[in-house]
Amino acid sequence: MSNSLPLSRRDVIEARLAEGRQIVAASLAVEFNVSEDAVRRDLRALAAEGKCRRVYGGALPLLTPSQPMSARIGQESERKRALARAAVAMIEPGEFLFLDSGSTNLEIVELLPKNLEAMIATNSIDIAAAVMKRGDIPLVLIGGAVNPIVGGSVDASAVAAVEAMNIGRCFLGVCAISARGGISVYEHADAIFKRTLLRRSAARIALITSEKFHERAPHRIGGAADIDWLVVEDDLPGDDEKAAIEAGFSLLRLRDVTPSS
Amino acid sequence: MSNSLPLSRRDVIEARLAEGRQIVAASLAVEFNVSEDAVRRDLRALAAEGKCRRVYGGALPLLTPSQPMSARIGQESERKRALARAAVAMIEPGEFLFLDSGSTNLEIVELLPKNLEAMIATNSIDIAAAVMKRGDIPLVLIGGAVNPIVGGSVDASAVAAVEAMNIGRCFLGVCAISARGGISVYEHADAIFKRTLLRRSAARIALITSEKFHERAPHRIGGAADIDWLVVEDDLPGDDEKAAIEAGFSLLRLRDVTPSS
DNA sequence: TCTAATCGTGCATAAACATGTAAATTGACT
DNA sequence: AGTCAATTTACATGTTTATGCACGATTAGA
Repeated sequence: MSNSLPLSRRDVIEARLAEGRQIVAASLAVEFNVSEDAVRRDLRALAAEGKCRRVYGGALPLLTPSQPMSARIGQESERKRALARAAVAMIEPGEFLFLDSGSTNLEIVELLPKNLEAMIATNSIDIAAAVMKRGDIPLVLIGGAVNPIVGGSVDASAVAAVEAMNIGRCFLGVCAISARGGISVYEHADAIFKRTLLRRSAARIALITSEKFHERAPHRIGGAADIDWLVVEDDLPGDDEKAAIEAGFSLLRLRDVTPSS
Repeated sequence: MSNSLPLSRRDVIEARLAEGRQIVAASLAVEFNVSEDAVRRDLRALAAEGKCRRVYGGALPLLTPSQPMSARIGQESERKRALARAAVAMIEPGEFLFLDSGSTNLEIVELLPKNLEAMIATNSIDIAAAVMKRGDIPLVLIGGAVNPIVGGSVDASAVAAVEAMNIGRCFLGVCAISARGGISVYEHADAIFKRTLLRRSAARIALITSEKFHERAPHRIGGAADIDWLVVEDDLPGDDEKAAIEAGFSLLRLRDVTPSS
């Protein structure tokens, strides 16, 4: 948190800009433990180099983010990032994490703190690429025949690999959820994989955007007994929330996790 | 803990840089029990050699080893793409291909014809991402603990997965080659993996940019008997070419493969 | 319009910087 | 041993850089 090389700070800002993220001057000031003036000077310098565009309160990237995934472009990414922030707050140092495939889980990777003493396993190629791009977190990749819809391997060899793991905390990727049908996905093999994943994990969490509550998917993974926390957005309708709680799910609203914003 | 050979200090700094660590001048001064001036002199020298980038307060590695791929992409890519074009010309429909990790092999993916009736296996996360992005080629991913330098898995589980394959044609990633030392790489585990890969492959090809002929790497993979074709650039010096042929390698010059250009 | 946050600029301070010089160390040769 | 050249070091010099604070100007939002 506190000290690093003064100028590496500017590189960090530049890297975030390159990812397409927007910069808030005041936030960076507390994050790097310097005055806002210093941050503003960095932003001015970066803007002079054509690396960003200055706006009131911070700066914006000027061109398209490097975007490895088409999913990131969506306006949903801000909402998914908010869910991911809540997920990161639940992680404890030294844990063995599993990040299941899914665009929301992809956001988690970039929000993980810098010197996290953890190990990450995943079956998603995009998530693996993101973890490797960070470079500071040990990574275990689940191999096998790649399912193009899932974006990773969910075949028998992948299941076998997960069977051999003792996962501390897993973040499940979910396609659809309902009080009656429980958690479900589109692919048969994916469902088998996720059931195994849940069985081998001590803590099981799913980040769920509100629209997932009205999706339908054919293959059921499990119900309230198979998952420890559902992290949901603040705008989840009261009906859905009530139904989920009555079905036995443990809901965690965003505002409960991140009181300050 | 004070003194050692004076110049070993510079090697230590260089090693840390190579690991991607950042250097703080003041910290090193107390650690080595010398004045900051001495450390600064080292950093200046290393920066002059292109080993690091100087910043206020210390120095930063210029290319983080965690993303050698994304950094190498684009640079020299024209030469690598020419090699990759030759590689694509050697592929026959219906083959089971293995693309070993390496930036040159990454270029192959984008040059593959559209309706190629083939299956690709790889242990490289970047190559897997590229194949998945295409979306038209079945992909098998080799899992395991990810080696950040290699950019993929080369551990025991990866070796075991390759042992179970009958590969039709494999494109080997090579770090260094010489007539006497044969083919060699920087990582021990990588060498073991590549030896297994060669053993399980019917046709074995390596694409080699000319500068690889003057690199040195500690771990030997094999010699002329272990590889079927070395695809080399046209600008390969006559001495290197002659030495390689005398050592028994089968060389394929670019101009022999792609007469029209 | 008014208010509060943000911005730009100037200035003082402290840290880090490059440069030069002399002392200390090393290694080789007589 | 003794000497010499080359290297490396620490210290002193002046310069550059980054930072925080104070001030007034500008902006966004009510």
